[in-house]
Amino acid sequence: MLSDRQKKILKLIVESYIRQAKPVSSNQLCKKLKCSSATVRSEMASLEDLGYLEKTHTSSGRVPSEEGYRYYVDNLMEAKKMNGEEMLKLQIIFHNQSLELSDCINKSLQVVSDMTSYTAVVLGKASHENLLKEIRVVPLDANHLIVIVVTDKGKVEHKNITLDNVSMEDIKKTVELINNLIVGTPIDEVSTKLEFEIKPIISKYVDQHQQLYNAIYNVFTDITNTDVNVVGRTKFLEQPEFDNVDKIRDLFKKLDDKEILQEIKRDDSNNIEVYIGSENKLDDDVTIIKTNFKTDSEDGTLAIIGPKRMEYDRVVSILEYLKENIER
Amino acid sequence: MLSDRQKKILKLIVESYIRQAKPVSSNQLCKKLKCSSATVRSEMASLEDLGYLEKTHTSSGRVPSEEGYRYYVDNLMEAKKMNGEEMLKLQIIFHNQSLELSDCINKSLQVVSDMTSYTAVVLGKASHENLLKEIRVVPLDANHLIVIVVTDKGKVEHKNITLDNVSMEDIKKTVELINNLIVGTPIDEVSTKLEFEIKPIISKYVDQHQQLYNAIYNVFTDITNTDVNVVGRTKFLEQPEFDNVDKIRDLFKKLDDKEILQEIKRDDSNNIEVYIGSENKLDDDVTIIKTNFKTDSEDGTLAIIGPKRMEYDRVVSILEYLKENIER
DNA sequence: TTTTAGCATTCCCACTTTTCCATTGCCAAT
DNA sequence: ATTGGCAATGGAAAAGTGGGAATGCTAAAA
Repeated sequence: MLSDRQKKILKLIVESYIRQAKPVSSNQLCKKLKCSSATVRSEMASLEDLGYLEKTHTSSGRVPSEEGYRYYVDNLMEAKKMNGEEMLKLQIIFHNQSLELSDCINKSLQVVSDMTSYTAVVLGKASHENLLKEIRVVPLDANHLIVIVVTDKGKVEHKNITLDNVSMEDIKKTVELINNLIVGTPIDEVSTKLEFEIKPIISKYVDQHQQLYNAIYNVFTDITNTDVNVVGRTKFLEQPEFDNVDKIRDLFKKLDDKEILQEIKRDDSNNIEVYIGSENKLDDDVTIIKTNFKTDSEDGTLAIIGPKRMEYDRVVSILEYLKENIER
Repeated sequence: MLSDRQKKILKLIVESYIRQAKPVSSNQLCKKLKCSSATVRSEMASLEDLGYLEKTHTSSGRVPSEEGYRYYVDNLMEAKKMNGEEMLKLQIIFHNQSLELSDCINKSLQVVSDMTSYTAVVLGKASHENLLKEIRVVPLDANHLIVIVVTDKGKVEHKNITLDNVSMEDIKKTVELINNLIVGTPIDEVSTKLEFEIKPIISKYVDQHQQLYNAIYNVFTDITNTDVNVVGRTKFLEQPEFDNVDKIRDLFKKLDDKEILQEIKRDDSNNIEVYIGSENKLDDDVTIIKTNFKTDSEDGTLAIIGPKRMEYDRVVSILEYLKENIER
């Protein structure tokens, strides 16, 4: 159990380090604590013993440890209200009634990434959680059509395809075939199902089956896994802790890897969750703050990724605000 | 006018530097030139006087200057055939008949970026060069529809929108109105035209005009400027000349700026063009190799961006191959 | 018992110095 | 025209230097 003064010191150190990215000395603190630097030093020493602080070398100031950040987030951090200007920017996006939810989300993430200087991520439902509800085809002209794929969760994807001399008749039959046989299949299994259930029989019903089959097959392979969006990767280049190219390369590789990003979803609590450093699987040098959202048309996960030295209070309130707006 | 031996030396230096990224010494060369290092040195000195070579410091080996690269590209470089494996990878993409051209291009660029370790870019026709040909609407259910925008160049874009209690009747009327009044307008001017020609009169024809108008307006603002695709930005992180974060940040900012990228189009020759260092407007430390392509459905520009120390011969042949495949 | 002042100690950081060596330019000989 | 020989150059890495900001400890004060 920490004394009030220890809590105060820990809080000051975390917040100062977040702002300045420099180890915090006893001198800086004693001014704000009406006591001498020696007193602060001995308190800092005990906080270090408890594992909340670290030194970068024997005679350096203190830096929060992972446990220090954790304690700060769990016990010391105060809610920070968003400023009006920022709220306004987001309101404009969400009040635009005619935007699809997913467009709102993407746009607002861009704004959030810019205003925080951190990287923002949306993860949709993984494709195995979306079941095929229906496909539809809209002919454009003799050779072009649009295939529309609708899932049970209300997700809609479309894709242009080009065909060569295929009759409308054949197209209709193919669509019917698919709508009869593979509706209800998880999107990521559609390819397999096409392969084993449609391919063998399609030639009986459809003349230009080869071409049509391939076209449909491509539509689905392209649609699978479209549900990760990472905004503002390059914000990391502005953080002093990512000042070396190897680290950056490493991190960018992970941010491009959809498998790894999926891991952020993890538990499906309804709260804002904070994963500091080694608490997340992405990278020991980053913190991920995330929340799930759920609407009747779509659910998914929002996350902000930044250095461990992240403005926790601010990001948490922004994320709360986003979640709220999305959910209605 | 360079002597044969000078040409040979320049070629060797350029090629060695491209591979090793290290200044080239007279010793390395004399082995391959059946002459002494002293002879090579005096030749190198004259090549430096002519502006084709540079030293990084008084007693360093030589590095090609921009003029050196230019001379190499114009006079010394030999065509380098692509290897079979690489060609195969691209063939698979282009032989997939049912893929839209634009999908083929994007996929092949991804492959090219991976196999070269450079950044690849496609630039489509700027939106002011595409004229609106038609819009179409596909209802999905009571509240959702898809708006399809077709341009005279055959480009098709679609977008989901959400409406609230709007009658099919109203939707039809709106679409009709637009198809009557603003077909033929350059895409990027549609917003303005909507504002001044549709907005004032729409209320006469359509009941739920506010909502519908906004929805359509949003479709067009989103569709404008979708025609730049940059693949493999992070490849620069693997190049030794981009080993410092400031440079990277600078470059990435430019690669995210669609205005700046548009500059790559510049002349509309039908050849492969090479812009070395200061010859391009993007960044003095990169080379851009580009070509335009033209098909009946679409035209645009392909570019590969890498360090000046780029494998010119390889990239040129890859681009040639890509252009060929796209154009049929 | 807690707080504080005083002080030696530590080690980082920025800077300079030193050493090493690959490479050059020049010159005289071939 | 080419070559071998050699001093000169300047960078890169290793080693050394001084200053300063921080620490921990101790003994005295509160």
